[in-house]
Parts: sequence; structure tokens; C-alpha cells
Amino acid sequence: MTTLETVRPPTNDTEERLLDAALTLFAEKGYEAASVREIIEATGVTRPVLYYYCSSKEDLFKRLVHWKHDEAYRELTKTVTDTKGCANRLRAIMRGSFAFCATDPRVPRLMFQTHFGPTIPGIAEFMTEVAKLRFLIVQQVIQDGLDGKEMSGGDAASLSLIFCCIMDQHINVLARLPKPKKRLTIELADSLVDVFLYGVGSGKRAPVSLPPFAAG
Amino acid sequence: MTTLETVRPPTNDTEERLLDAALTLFAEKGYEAASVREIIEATGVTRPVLYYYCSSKEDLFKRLVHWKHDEAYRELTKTVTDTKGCANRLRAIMRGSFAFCATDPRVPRLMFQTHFGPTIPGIAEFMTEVAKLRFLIVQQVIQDGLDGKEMSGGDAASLSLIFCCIMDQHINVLARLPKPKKRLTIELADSLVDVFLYGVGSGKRAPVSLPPFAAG
DNA sequence: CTTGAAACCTAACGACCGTTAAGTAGGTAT
DNA sequence: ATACCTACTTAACGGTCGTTAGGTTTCAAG
Repeated sequence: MTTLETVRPPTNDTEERLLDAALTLFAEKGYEAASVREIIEATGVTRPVLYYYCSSKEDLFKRLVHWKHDEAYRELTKTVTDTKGCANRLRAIMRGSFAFCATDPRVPRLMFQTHFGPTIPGIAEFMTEVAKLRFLIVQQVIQDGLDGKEMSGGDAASLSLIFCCIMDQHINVLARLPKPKKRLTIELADSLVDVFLYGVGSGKRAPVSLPPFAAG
Repeated sequence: MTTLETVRPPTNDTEERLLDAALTLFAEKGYEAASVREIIEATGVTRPVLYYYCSSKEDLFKRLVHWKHDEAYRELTKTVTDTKGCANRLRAIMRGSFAFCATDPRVPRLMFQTHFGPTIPGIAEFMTEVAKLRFLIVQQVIQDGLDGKEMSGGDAASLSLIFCCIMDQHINVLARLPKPKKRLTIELADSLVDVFLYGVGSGKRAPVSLPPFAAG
């Protein structure tokens, strides 16, 4: 149940405002383009203050991601344990992720832009590790669904990748548009799960058989 | 059939080597992190040579994207016109895109990383415009499918977004891993279209009904 | 009243960035 | 011979970046 190594959440008020300003600017312009100068200016402090709380820009970013990820991860695991059945769980995951992202669109903007964007040395591996935790939850849910014959058509990894592609890219795209709260709705979440489960074709059902996912 | 304004392809040998080195480095490190110094160094020329052929780094990037996009776009439209039926066309699009990306993985790495990554002023709007052309092809194919009752469950825009999420993110993820040619296979392409059309659920079919896509 | 740690400040550091001014070698047209 | 164009060169320009050395305020503990 531990996510990565535990990171203390911000205690000091200045530190929290610093992380919040960093969240805003990293989400808006990306890790590289958002400078520490802008971040400290938005916070209303001087540069050494930032380096008093964080050892580097990279450290600031990682602590920020950790902070928000832990929050999302806790909600996600609770969602899964509170729900029974594969289809219901997938619906709950999609709904919960949409709701979480709609609450503060800066978070998905930051996370997915960084994860799907160009590789940043020292950051990319970290993002991959963080994303893997989320992915494994989905994969376990789908594995249970395969075991319980609720679904079929491929291995858990391949199917999870499809599910996450649909979920994450919808969030990434829609969270960047205005009024994401109007877009990341429960109805859309449910419909996307329906498409994942039943498809959009009206013809008779063809047997789906994904090739196994080749790791490495 | 015109894509954007026409851009002359590279004629000079030096210019082509410049664009090729730019493709490699932009794909590897992203637009911001790849410096003109690295690009000219990889090409084996001095900096003013780059500015002799391109008016700026941004111009270099856009010309590069244009060049490769036009190539892909031509193949894509040919693929669609050569194929009949919505499902077959979707299969052809997915197969063709996979094949194109497997041929030179630098291209999808560059395109999708830039498009899905953080917003870059002066580049983002351009990428959106380029991506829209691809999207509209898919949307037209799906609109035809809806009109011909080959599929149902939502408007063409929403369904196209789902299809593109699956296709593009699989390319984006798999093209970044080693040996993308072993991953972006015909079999996977076909299976992803199957999932799009028929889903992965083994239970009885539920009616899918996506909420309309809210533009703006 | 002193000590010392926490929380900040001013002012700079060196490195890298995209870009360009100014000059030159080599070929071609007049 | 001269003028001109293409394809380059050397050598800098001003700017922004992340980071830090070193000093100051605040305030609670001894």
C-alpha cells in the first residue's frame, strides 16, 4: 500500500504556497519552461527561500508530484476496495479519476503533460514509476475480470493499456480545454467504460484477440 | 486536399542532413531541450548555416513537422480512398499509421510528444492544426459509419476522439520503447480496432450512448 | 542578556541559450 | 575584369537559466 518512499507533506504556509504556485506554473508551461524565478515571484518570496525548502528545482517538482499523486492514489485504492465486480470497478475508477481531475485540472495537466511529453532526464523515470502504480491497480482489476470471465480478448497488460489510453488521454485532452468540469462528467466516464466493454460497432460481434504484450 | 500552406521540401544536401539531425534530436529530447548547437554539431556545420536555411529554430521545427506530416497525410488519404466500408477503413488507418510510425519511430516520437506534452508558444497552435487534419479524416470515416448504421453510440467527434486516443497513445507509448517495429504490428492494429468496435466485455451487450461532444 | 536556529534577504556566479554582424571562398553571368 | 550570388566562416551579442555565498531579521530557549 506504500506508494513510493513517503514524503512529508508541506507543513509551513510559505512552503505550501510555493508548491501551489509551482503546480500552477508547471501545469501551465511544463517543467522546463516554468522557471524558479516565476515560481518564487508568484509566491511572493525570493529565490533562496525556495532553496531553503527544496534542494533543487527537480526536488520541488518531485515533491509536488508525490504530494498530489499520494492523494489520488489513496482515493483510487479506496474506490477499488469499496466496489465489487470488474465492470463496476472500472466504472468507479473512470468516474473517480474524472472527478479528481475536474476538481483541480492543474494536477492532470501537470502529470499527463509531463508523462506523455518529451523525456526529461531525472524526471521521466520518476514519472514512469508513479504512473506504474496507477496502472497496476487497473491491471489487477482487469486481471480479476479475466479470471472471473467478465471479460476476454487479451492479457491484462494489453487491456489495461487500452483502458488507460482512453481514460488518460481523455483527461489530458479535456483538462486542457476551458471548463474541464463540464467535460469530465460522470456520463462521459460511464460511456467510455461502455465503449471499452462493448465497443461502438452495431454489426454482430467479432471475436477480439489481442496479441500478448511484449515487455522489455 | 491541400494540407497547410505548401512548404518546399529540402533540396540541398546540407539542408536535408540538417532536418534529419533536427528530427533525431527533437524526437529524443523535445523541442526546448534540443539546442541548435547540438543540431548543427550533429550535422557537422556551423550555426549560421542553420540560419542560412531556416529563419529560426521555430521555423526549422515547423518545416520538419510539415515535411513528415505531408508524407503521412498523403499515405493516409490514399489509404482511405482505396478502402470501402467504415470498419475496413478504420483497420486500414490503424495499420497504415502503425506501419508508417514503425518505419521511422522518430516521427511519432516527435509529433506526439510535442502535441501531448506541455504547451510551447508558437508551436502548440501549429501542432493542433496539423493534428486536426488527421483527426478530420478519422471523423469523416466514422461519420460515414454512423450514417451507414455500421456503428452507433455517439456523435462522430466523440467516437473519433476515442479511436484516436487508442491509436495515438499506443503509438506514443510503444514508439518510445525499444524495437517499436516488433510492437506496432498489424495484429495489434487489427485487435485495437476490434476492441473499438466490439469491446472486451464477455457479458451481454449494453447499449452505449456517449454524451454529445461540447466544442469550445 | 546571550545564544542559536529558523526564515528570510541582496547580489552575484558561471553556464547555456537563440541569434547575428561581418567577412570570405568559389563559381557564374555580364 | 567586375559584379553578383550561393554557401559558408569566426567571433561575438544580450538574455535567461538554476544555483549559491554571505549577510540580516525574528524569536524562542538557556
